[in-house]
Amino acid sequence: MAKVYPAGELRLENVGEEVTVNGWVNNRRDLGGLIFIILRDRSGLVQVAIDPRDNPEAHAAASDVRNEFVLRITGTVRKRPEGTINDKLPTGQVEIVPNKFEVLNPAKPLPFQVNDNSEVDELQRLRYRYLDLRRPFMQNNLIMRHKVTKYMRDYLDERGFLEIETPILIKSTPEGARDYLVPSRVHPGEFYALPQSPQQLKQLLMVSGMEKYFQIARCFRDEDLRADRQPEFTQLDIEMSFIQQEDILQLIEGLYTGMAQTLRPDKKILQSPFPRFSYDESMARYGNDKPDIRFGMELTDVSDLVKDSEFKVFSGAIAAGGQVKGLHLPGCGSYSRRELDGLVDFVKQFGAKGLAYLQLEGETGSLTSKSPAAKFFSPEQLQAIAQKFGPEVKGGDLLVFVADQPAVVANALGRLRNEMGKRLNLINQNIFAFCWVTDFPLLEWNGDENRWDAVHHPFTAPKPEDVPLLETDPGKAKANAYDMVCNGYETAGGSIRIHNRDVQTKMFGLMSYSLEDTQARFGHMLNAFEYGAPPHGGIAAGLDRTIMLFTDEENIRNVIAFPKTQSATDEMTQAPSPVDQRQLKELHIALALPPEKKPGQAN
RNA sequence: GGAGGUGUGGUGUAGCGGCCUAACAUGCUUCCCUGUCAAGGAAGAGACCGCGGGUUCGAAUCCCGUCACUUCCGCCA
Repeated sequence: MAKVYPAGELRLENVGEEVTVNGWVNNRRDLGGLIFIILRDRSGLVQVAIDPRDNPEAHAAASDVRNEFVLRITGTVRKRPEGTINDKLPTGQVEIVPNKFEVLNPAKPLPFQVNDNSEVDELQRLRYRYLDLRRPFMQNNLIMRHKVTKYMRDYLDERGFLEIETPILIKSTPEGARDYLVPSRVHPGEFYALPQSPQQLKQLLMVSGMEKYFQIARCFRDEDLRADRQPEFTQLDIEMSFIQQEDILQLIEGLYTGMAQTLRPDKKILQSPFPRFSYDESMARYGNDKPDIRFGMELTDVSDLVKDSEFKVFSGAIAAGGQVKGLHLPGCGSYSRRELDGLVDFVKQFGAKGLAYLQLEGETGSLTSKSPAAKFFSPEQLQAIAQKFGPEVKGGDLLVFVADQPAVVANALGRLRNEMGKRLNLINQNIFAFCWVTDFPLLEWNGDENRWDAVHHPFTAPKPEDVPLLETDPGKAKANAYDMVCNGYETAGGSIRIHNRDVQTKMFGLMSYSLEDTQARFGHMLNAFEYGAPPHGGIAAGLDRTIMLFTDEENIRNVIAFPKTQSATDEMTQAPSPVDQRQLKELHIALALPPEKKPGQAN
């Protein structure tokens, strides 16, 4: 019996061997006499040459074969004749001459072609996902996904971690995202929730003495989708006992450095060890807490230069407790009115009231501007402002400013910075720019509810030195929380947890949870923490986003085998779908549908 | 909940008030062809232009509504 080979692995050294290959017809070239079939399996492509003089039966069978038929070919590997070598294929020096040609299954013409990488309508791809996944780039993405999770498991196993599964049906403890709910048949009127993450369970495993836990965990959040967000997604979830923040950072940094070097050796890691920014520094320099440090163009604060300016937009904002910051856009001084308006509209959608700009002309040191805002500044003031952005500012450049409260300024300019980085081609696509953002605020004031909300989650520990601030100025307290960022994506986030009952009680108090409330929602956690909870902390890394980075994809659907559409439907199986009255009755559920929409009336 | 983009043979696009009885590529069907490799050549089938309404002498094309996909805002501890 001939050895079964992956089609894409046949080479010159196999010449003369009798082999069997299984796969799909990628394409077929019928020269009248000779027929060439390019057979595709997961490993790649190989050519089968069928000559009617060698094997009339095989030739007859091959004549009826069409694209995507499933074949099993047993034959001899032959070196291709001189001048017929195909450099584009790894197997291009050889071909298979079949002794046995079996059609395992025919195939109808496909709704779209899978043997090239041309764009296909997203709906078609999702409806026929099993065909979309035949395309080599999608197969490569899933192969990369496997390699990443394999690397993670090996890395953590070597360091003494245990992979432990946690339940998918858990208790709903609403806070943060909306839960997916599952009705209980046995307990009428009661519901399970699908986990938004295994957060509480992994902390309880620390109380159990597992010490080092990890899980490649599915998480569920019933929120609207984005290019990098699906309602169900996967996290590498990690928790450790008896450790400091530094231990977690080292662990994850080692993991991602190793993965990058092993799985994408062609990509350079921008800086190692990964640079670290405090939350405040990241907000000040990049305008967000997930800075893309593949390019500069940092936010520049000109508040002190313009606080007494005649330009009321600037001086007024500062007088109201705000600030004025700007970006230096090299070469954009020649933007048309239309393009400038485009920038203004861009920042407006992020809460800025407007965007002031200075189109610079002349020589460095004596720059001038004819822009409307320029008339409020003396030539000296204009120089000072320009210089604040650095010595490289020159005629032909554009300076843009947002004047507002710091949060608005940061958001508007942070978004604009990312947009302009892309537009001006400042981003090197061949690097991984990892960094850490640390020292997040612990709490943020919720004006609507008149209480404090946890920025990370309610079990996040304050920095020890900031515990007294919980009494005096909770908004100033920093958390032992940290995010790892890569190329502007938040790739992982975690914290050291509270294991002290008093601090936890204080936190719940600030968040205005009543005693009953706390007990009902987190009683199991508080009880557990009374039986000897070790100091612990952890992190969760977004697996899907990690794969996106490792495959250069900009869409999460391309790294998930069976993703959902933006309206959270599965086009392949048509989920969600109405269910039988019987099922509903068994679950003690009566529908109260909005009048206009009935289930099952898509299209 | 809101804003933008897209919707034309199986697939990807062009056409953006009359030349459209809708074009091109690819795929599909039939035929020719023994060294192709995105094989080539010949012939052919296939879309009432997402759906509904309106404007107009005339609509794939303009307007309104609606549905779907998509990107973004809100939302996502």
